[in-house]
Amino acid sequence: MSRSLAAASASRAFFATVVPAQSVRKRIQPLKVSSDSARKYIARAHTSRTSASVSGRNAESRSHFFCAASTFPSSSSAAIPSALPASASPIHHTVRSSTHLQPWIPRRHARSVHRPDRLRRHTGRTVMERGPHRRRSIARLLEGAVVGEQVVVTGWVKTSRFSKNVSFVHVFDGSTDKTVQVVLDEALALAYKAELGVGAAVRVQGEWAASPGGEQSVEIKAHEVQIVGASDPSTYPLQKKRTTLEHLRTIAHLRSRTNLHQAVVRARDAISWHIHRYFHEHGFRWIHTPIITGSDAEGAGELFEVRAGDKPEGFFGKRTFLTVSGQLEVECFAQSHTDVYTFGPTFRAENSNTARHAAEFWMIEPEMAFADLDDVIALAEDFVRTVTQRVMADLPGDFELFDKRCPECGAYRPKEACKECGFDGPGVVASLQAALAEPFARVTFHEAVAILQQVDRAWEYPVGPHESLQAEHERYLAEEHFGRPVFITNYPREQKAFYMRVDEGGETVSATDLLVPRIGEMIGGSQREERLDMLLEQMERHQVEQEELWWYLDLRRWGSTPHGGFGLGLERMVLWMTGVQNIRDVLPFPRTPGHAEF
RNA sequence: GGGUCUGUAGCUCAGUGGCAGAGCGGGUGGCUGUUAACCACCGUCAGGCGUGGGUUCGAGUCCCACCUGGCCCGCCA
Repeated sequence: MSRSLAAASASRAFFATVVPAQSVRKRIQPLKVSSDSARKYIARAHTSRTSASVSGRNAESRSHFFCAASTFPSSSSAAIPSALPASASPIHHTVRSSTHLQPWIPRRHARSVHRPDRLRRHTGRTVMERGPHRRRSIARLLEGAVVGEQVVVTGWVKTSRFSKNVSFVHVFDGSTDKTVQVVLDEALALAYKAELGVGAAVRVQGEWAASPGGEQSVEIKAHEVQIVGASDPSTYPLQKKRTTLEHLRTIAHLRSRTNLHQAVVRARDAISWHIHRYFHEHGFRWIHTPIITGSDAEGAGELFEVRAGDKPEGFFGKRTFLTVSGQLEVECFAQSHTDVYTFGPTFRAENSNTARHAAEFWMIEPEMAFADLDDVIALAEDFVRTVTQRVMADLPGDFELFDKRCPECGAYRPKEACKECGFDGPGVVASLQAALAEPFARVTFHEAVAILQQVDRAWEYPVGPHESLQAEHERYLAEEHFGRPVFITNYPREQKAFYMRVDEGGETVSATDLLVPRIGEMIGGSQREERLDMLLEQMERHQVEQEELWWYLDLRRWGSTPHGGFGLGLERMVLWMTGVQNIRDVLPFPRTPGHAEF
């Protein structure tokens, strides 16, 4: 045990947390109080039908204790004071308001943030029990805990096995794909067996120890167990065994506790974080474009209307909608800050019923001034490549899980061929590595059409210079012909949006779609039309109202530059990287036609 | 929006016009440094087969309508 921990036990301070049962969100921060006061808090919380817990360290036995009123039998309030150790005497009496509880971390110790024990030794401040330093996550324990050290782990029971002499409980906390194995002796197992079912929230204190088991190298020999939140396995909707993703969608509030969703949530977070990191490393500013927009003229799809009150002109004095894209707005900032991007929620009211569409999704839209289509394509490729590699490097355990799933049907397939669908191609990790092994392909729309016309295959939809590429064509190009991501460029003018720059000759526009295997279109981008006269002509052709977009036209009046960017659907990148088939499984609470539960 | 498949126990599913089933999960006991453990026992731990009509002596099964969910396509990111 470190010296700082020993010093803490000498102070004999106690920490009482009073949590009003009616409103868990308005949690009162831990108060550092004397043992007498702690008793009072516990007793008062108990009689007022709230819950409270007291934790601290017994000065003589040096053992942790932790008790909560909510876990006591409601009939025996007498049990509460006796749960505190007799040796607890008032030494320290500090009560702070919740606004002062943010630990002050000196700059020179910033690197120690992930080692709260060390931080406390340097600063002498009791930051360990507060906020993010109140305990170490399982990820941190696996990184830095020393065998023999006393540790605390909090989390939820994934599985438990009991026998006469020794019992095992696996606890997860979401910080890593790993669980930590808690070993219980006979007495602890006997005391808690009934309550340590799947799903229970627990707090375990014990010794970090080497594990003789084959599947893990370390474990916790429990000294104390606290059932923080009980869970009845006979009614708990999640089971120890597999359930289908379709069923889990009906319990989206609980599915983030399952293996796959735990991993997907971490992957989604890592992708988002690395997207921000990538752009900031390259000098892009994050622009918060509006969610509520007054323009319904962008032509990017059906809109959700925003209303408040019953005034005929509405809250804003005009009709307003949820944004379908921040692109037009972020273009303004490209013309002032050069390299910018948006990253936020986006809404489309289309009646799309596919595995790749949602009514609410997150979109990333970089925009560069003084840039042409080649710049956009170079950015898109470097961006996808960098983010993908970094995310895979960050989450090796999670990608091991993704790789075990069949890319075709999602069944787990430890061996080569999938038992469900017979697929025996590479897993998602190998296919991602293959996709990144070479530079992405690049062809013009007309070259792509020529490729498709030369294939001896009966297409369901016609192929031609004036037909649009359908999903079957896009999949063929990315999966079979090129076998890696491919940029299609210079689409026919009439197929693309009004703001895309018209090419020489006037037949095509400087647009590009990035098609990736299994997903299809992941990115859509273009060089924008910077010439006022041509933009006006385009709006005329596409029947876009000029009056609504007067400000967008203004950008072309003063200091217009060649510029461009792309839009990336975050969820499509998550699907691509994780191998999950359905967008409804990578959004925390997916919104699709007919579904806004939770 | 179009097409298609589907709906039986908490979950995953089987069920040939004739008595509603299995595995998993759950419970109980045992055993084991276990690994989605293992062994034994429990159906009074569970459903009347999505809902509503119809055919039939008899419908989970056949027909019709509606609802639900999945998948494919379109729209796109």
